[in-house]
Amino acid sequence: MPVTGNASSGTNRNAEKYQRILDAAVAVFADKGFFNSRISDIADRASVADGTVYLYFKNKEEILMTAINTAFDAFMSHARTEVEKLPSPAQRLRRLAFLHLNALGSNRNLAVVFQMELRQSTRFLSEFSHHHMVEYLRLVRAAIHEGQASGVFRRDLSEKIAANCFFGALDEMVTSWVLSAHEYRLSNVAGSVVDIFLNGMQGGGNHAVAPKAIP
Amino acid sequence: MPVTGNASSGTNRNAEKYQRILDAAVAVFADKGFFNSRISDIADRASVADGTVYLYFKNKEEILMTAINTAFDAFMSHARTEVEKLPSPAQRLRRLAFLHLNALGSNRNLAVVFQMELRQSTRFLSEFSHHHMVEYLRLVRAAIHEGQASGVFRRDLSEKIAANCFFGALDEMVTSWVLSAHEYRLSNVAGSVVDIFLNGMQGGGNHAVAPKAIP
DNA sequence: TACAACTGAATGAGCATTCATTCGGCGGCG
DNA sequence: CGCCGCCGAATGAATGCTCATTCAGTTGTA
Repeated sequence: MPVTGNASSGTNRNAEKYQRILDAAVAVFADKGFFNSRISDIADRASVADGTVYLYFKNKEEILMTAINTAFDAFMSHARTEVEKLPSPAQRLRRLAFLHLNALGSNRNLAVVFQMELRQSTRFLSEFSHHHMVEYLRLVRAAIHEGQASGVFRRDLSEKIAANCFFGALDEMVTSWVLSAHEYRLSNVAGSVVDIFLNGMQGGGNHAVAPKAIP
Repeated sequence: MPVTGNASSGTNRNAEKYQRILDAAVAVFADKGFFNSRISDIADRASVADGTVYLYFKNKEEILMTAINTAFDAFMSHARTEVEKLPSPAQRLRRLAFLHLNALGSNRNLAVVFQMELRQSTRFLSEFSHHHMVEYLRLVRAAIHEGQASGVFRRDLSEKIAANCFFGALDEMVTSWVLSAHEYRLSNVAGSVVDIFLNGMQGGGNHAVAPKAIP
């Protein structure tokens, strides 16, 4: 019900134009930040008149919300499908990490909006957090829980804390990538992140190159 | 010297008032977000006239910057001193994690500003990132590097990625704490985070609460 | 002609910043 | 010692600008 996107009014206008405005908005927000973006910037970029924007969206904030929600929903339903296919908790986490980094790594503008704009106010973030982040974390936590239940993951660590670490590590990889001038494929680091999460920097001995502690 | 804080002009006015304005600003920013905060909100909260704010700070942005830089500088110099005292990389990371969570966990308003407002625009963040985050990460990376050199940490993982994971995990703990209604001592989770970072969820056989690196 | 989609100039609210004015304390002078 | 006049901090109303949003009018199509 909230934020489906299309403005209240009657007839369902041009879907292509709708998308064009949304994409333009994401690009502009990514470039200048939500509060420094003018509606006219978005309209210009979408090659549309200022007023037209209001035929498709109730207001500026709704544009941001729609962009975020749409992208997130797409990600979540994809992630859920993919994760279900996999049998082991470790594999599931590995896939989630890849999907997470791949989704954002494929669209820098969107990544900027997620990493920066989404967090510009406690209100936005806690709202988002409430509706969406929680869903994502549920997926992570489920995998962790399962792993703990079946004994492949340690049980002496809080599932919640572990899930936050997992998410936080990935999230930071995205931020770092967004801020980095250097071009690299974000999803390539997924493996390392999961590796650290599962095996730790001290390596626990079950690793090829991992050196044993000093005798 | 960027952002020392005190407005350009001559005499160094009332230090107590300066601090009062800064604290008020942090509180207001935390509450409403930078862009939604009016100077008059800050002035009101500091029990000062609107114009007075401009006797101490050049503009709104400078207030934010000063607050952030001051807090960060204090943290960094403290962290450096503390870390130097410790001999092992693992201990150093442990201490850093504690200091990080303790610093923000002791001042919710400041934490909100760091977790939210600081990231509201690529510009702010990349500026900050350049001057400060890098310094902090250098400390983390130094410890990791050292650990890898001495063989207690795996060498098959990128120092940079590992440092980002470490930071990201802590950062997410802070965000989660900020958004959480529940009251808990943030610094209490430092141990678990470091534990996961060092030993991983699969544990590598070392399940003690405080794992010793060297037998 | 009728109707929907679109346009973009006009409106007006919100707010950072300025600055003419007030006020309190201090040093010099009678 | 007490009074005067100055200085600069503090004030807060006024200014001016920046947009988000609206809406009267235009365009195009059935």
